[in-house]
Amino acid sequence: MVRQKTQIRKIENLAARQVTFSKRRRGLFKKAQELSTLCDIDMALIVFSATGKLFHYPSSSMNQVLERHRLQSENVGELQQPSREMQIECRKSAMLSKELAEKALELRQMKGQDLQGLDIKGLDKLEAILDSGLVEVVKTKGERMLKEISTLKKKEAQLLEENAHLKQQLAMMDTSIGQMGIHDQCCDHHSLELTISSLSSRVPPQNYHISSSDTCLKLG
Amino acid sequence: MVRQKTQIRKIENLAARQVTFSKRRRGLFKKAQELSTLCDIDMALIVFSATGKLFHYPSSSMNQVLERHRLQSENVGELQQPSREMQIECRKSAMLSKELAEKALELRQMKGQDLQGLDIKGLDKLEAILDSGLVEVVKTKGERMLKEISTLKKKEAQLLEENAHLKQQLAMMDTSIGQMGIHDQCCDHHSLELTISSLSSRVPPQNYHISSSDTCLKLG
DNA sequence: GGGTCTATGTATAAATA
DNA sequence: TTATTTATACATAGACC
Repeated sequence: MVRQKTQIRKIENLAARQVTFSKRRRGLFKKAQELSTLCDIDMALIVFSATGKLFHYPSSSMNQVLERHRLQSENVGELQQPSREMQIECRKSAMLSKELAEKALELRQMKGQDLQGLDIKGLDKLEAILDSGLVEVVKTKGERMLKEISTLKKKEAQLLEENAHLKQQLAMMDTSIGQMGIHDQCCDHHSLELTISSLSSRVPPQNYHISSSDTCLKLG
Repeated sequence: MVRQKTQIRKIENLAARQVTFSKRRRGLFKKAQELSTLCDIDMALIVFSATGKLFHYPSSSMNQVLERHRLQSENVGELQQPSREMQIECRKSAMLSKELAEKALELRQMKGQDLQGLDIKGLDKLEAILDSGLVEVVKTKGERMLKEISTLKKKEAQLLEENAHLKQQLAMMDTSIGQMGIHDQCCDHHSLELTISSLSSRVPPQNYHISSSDTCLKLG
């Protein structure tokens, strides 16, 4: 029953803390209200309970007061409410920038630039990495080229076969036309392409695969 | 002198109002502080004086509390735009992420990984870059090593000279002691170090530079 | 504006419901 | 949680510096 002099430090007892919060919060809001009325001033009071509940007292509109505070802070130079997301985003950006800078330096060093920052040990390590990278790249390139060569050879064989086939067809055509007594200039087949194109409409089953011959033979 | 029960209405007397504002403001901030401490809660108190002066009490960071209030308001229904800065920051992050991913891939490829995405031309280009990088690194390493070797040789010469000097001093000491008729066991100098350390207290001027011999000969 | 003093009004800790 | 009670700590009006 005897009231003690209140120590201003966190009340450890949860129940007591909640009771005190409830009482003092009311008191505080009352005081705020009184100050606002008595002295005719704008103010904002925002309180969060431990359970996350929000209490606020706005003398005028809360937003107006907050906006006014924001502007004032800006003028004073303090950065304005950067918002948690903003801070997170900024930190993220900073981290990414740092990583990017590191990777960029690593890349430049692998390309033989900016080596002044490395000691002999570092250079040796870099050399080893480049060596193994180079080995891997050369190996992969070799495999890729072998594969390409084999593919191209297959295509060549296929085309040769196709070609032979077409020539055979041509010869047969020639014979038939000869038997029909027609000796036209267009059938002198001084040009293979011309002959093929003029035949294509008449012998569709045989012109398959011709379009696949556009594969180009590029070798670095 | 007799205190009246305070009427909660605007104090018309300017001076009295200002005095009351000053006093009650302090009281309010004190109460806010106490509540915050006692109940371990976040709060914000913002007060503008009639002259436009800003006072605020943030239990944690003011910005944090305001942000929390903003979020809470948002949840209630007022959604606010994500702010231009936020959008800019997000775009920045996205760009950085993209760049980082590109650089990381380039790096992995230079290390001989993730090569499946490259065609023969790309592999060839990569090989050229690795080649020139390697050349540069090896060159730089060679230069660095030559320099190191020359430095070390210089140091070696210096140390040899120093050594010779010390041996000479020793011999002289030996002679002097011999002439003084002292033939102590400690003067058999079966250990150079022992002899030097036992002499150092007697002949301080000659022990300079001994500590410089801790230079180690590390080569990558 | 700020500090001090004093009398007195007010807030609130603790107990209780 | 909130309300009431009571004793007491605290805040502050008014006066003065």
